[in-house]
Amino acid sequence: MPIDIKHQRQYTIANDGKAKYKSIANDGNNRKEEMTVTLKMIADTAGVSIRSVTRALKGETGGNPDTCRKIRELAKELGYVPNAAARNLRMRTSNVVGMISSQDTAQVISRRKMLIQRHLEREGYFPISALLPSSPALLRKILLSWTGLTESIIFSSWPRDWEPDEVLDGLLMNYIFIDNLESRRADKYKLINIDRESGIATAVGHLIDSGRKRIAYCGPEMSTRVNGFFRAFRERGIEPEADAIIDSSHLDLEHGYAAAPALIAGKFDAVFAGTDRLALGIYKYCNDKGVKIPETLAVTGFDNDDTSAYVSPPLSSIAHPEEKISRKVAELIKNIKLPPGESIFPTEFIKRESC
Amino acid sequence: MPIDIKHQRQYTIANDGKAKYKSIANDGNNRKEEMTVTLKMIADTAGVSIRSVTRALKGETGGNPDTCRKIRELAKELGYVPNAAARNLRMRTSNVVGMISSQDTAQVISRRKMLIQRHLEREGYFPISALLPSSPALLRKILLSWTGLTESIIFSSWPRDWEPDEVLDGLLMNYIFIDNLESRRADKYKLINIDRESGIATAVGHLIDSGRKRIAYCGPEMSTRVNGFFRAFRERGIEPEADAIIDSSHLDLEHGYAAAPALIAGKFDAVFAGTDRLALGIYKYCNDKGVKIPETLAVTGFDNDDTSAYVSPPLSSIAHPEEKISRKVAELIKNIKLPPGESIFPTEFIKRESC
DNA sequence: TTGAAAGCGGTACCAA
DNA sequence: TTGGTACCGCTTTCAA
Repeated sequence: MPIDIKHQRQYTIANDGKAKYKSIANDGNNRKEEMTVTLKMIADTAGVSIRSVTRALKGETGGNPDTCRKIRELAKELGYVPNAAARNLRMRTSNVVGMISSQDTAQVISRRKMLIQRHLEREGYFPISALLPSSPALLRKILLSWTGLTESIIFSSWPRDWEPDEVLDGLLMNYIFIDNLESRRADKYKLINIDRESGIATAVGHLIDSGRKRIAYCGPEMSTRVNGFFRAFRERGIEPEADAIIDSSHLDLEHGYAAAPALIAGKFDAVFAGTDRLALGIYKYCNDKGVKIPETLAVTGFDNDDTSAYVSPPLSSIAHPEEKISRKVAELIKNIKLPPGESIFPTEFIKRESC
Repeated sequence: MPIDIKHQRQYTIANDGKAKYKSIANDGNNRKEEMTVTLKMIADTAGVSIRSVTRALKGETGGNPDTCRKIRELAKELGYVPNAAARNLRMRTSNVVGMISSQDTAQVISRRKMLIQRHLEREGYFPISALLPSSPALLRKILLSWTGLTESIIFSSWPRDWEPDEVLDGLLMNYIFIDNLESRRADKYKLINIDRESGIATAVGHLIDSGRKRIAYCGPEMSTRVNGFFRAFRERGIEPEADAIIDSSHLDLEHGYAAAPALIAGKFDAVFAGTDRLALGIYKYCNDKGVKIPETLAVTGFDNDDTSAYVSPPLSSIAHPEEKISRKVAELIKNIKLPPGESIFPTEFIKRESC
């Protein structure tokens, strides 16, 4: 039976003496006093049960269309806003996904973060993020403050010397670690890792195959990147030059610039740079000294920064599997029951004119 | 009366037939089966009431010390983790603070974000952040997903053409807008704004007072920055040169480089650049052309990027009131009852060798 | 088609 | 010093 809501009394509670809810005061200026509008409040105002209100608001079938319409109007008029916390508590799930990341330094990190967030949004999740705090204890506190609010947490950065077992002990959430945890953790955690070696081996292989004779590696010596460099030679049954490794533990423009003289002095005719920023530092030096790229020196980078395609000559680089990572993240979050394990995605050589 | 917890039966529920909680299976490997440990569960296992459990866990006074200790041990053993969502729901407050920001482009933005987060953490809040979505409707959805989880929201970026009233209508949270909303909104919202004019007037005034005759402004023509530029002259009863405004709506290095020729051709002897990045673009051009800074051209920037103190010569700049902003944010969040209004903080000229 | 009611996990009041 | 219990706001089952 339809209900004429107009004839119902406006809701005014003062339970247990404390008027926690104020009545609606839709004054001349159409301003409403502060209040929390709940389902029960709508139900009481409309003179129906909560069941009818949820049915109307969720557009469930069954239920008198006229009543439903009126309830919807009333809800709108009262300014009903569902309380997500209450819903989460009752449902024991949440579509808020937490992400812990360190401050964005390299562009590729913040791009990955963006992409994951967009992917999750498209799937109906609400990504939130917090900065990685300075200590494991603080991280634990943060995660505690999220219990019941998030059910999945993505770590897009995890300090090498923190023990996940300790930090996460007893905190039952769905954890995903990106590019940070060793394979041996795969029996307990969900890992998404990046295979840097393959892309680098392809890139360096291309340098070899295109006839370059003296090929340098410029970047951190302690890095999986070096493995890719050596693999390219090994696969072809040859060896790199003895002085091929030009160590640069820092990966920024100025360090590339600083490393460049060694390349020129060593008469190298090609270089793999550990990041595009290193490569662009080398570019600048070559530019200053009139060294021609790629004629005299072929250059290839790593990370595939946005700008790399726009420099002159366009810089060859190696792209991270960002799309795949983001998709995998979304999958692991949607199918929360998937067991621990490791997914490794290859990097990809992007050839441009610099080599 | 103390209780010997050891003699209590382990908790095993199967209410309404569905075994929602599994019993503790502390097997030989000390691995526990997945479960949600609640206060009630601890209370039942210990054979006490919930009241006693909370007293023990919160360290309230009163209560048998021995019982309390045992309850605490039991809670630890069971791996009790409080559910923040339930707490928030009951308490009708939360110490999670939301922050909406666009992707960090300028360094100053991400620095401000960091600083605010650190300040809030120190005050016992848990800042989370989400990216500003592409549409007002999506933003509303995000905020809806946060109802009951956060009670304060900081907008560290707000698109000029979005109407806050529409997006936030009916969503009762404590909103704080940083550097983005016009003063006229101050009757309804809490605004923290940055007075760019004062710092710029000081900087340009310094250029004038140090004897520079032809002073240029390089940056967006439609900007409060221009006002500061003109103010410096007005305060001294003089006028800038007719061709002083060199419009550059973009604020990055390459645009500074592109704008520099006009400075040199116009024989300017000083320039205020709208950002440090613009200034560094000008630096590069001057470097390339052998123009001496500050002898031939005095340069001063805006934003006080980290690197500006390290370039040569060190770049004078204008610092944002980041500390004050962060403190004000924390204050507005702690004292949620403070009325709407606007706080304006001045920028500060930092003199270095470039002028 | 609708209403009543039992939770989700904590908090805090009141009575014993 | 302790136990019982009524909430917070929403979902969902069951019965009417």
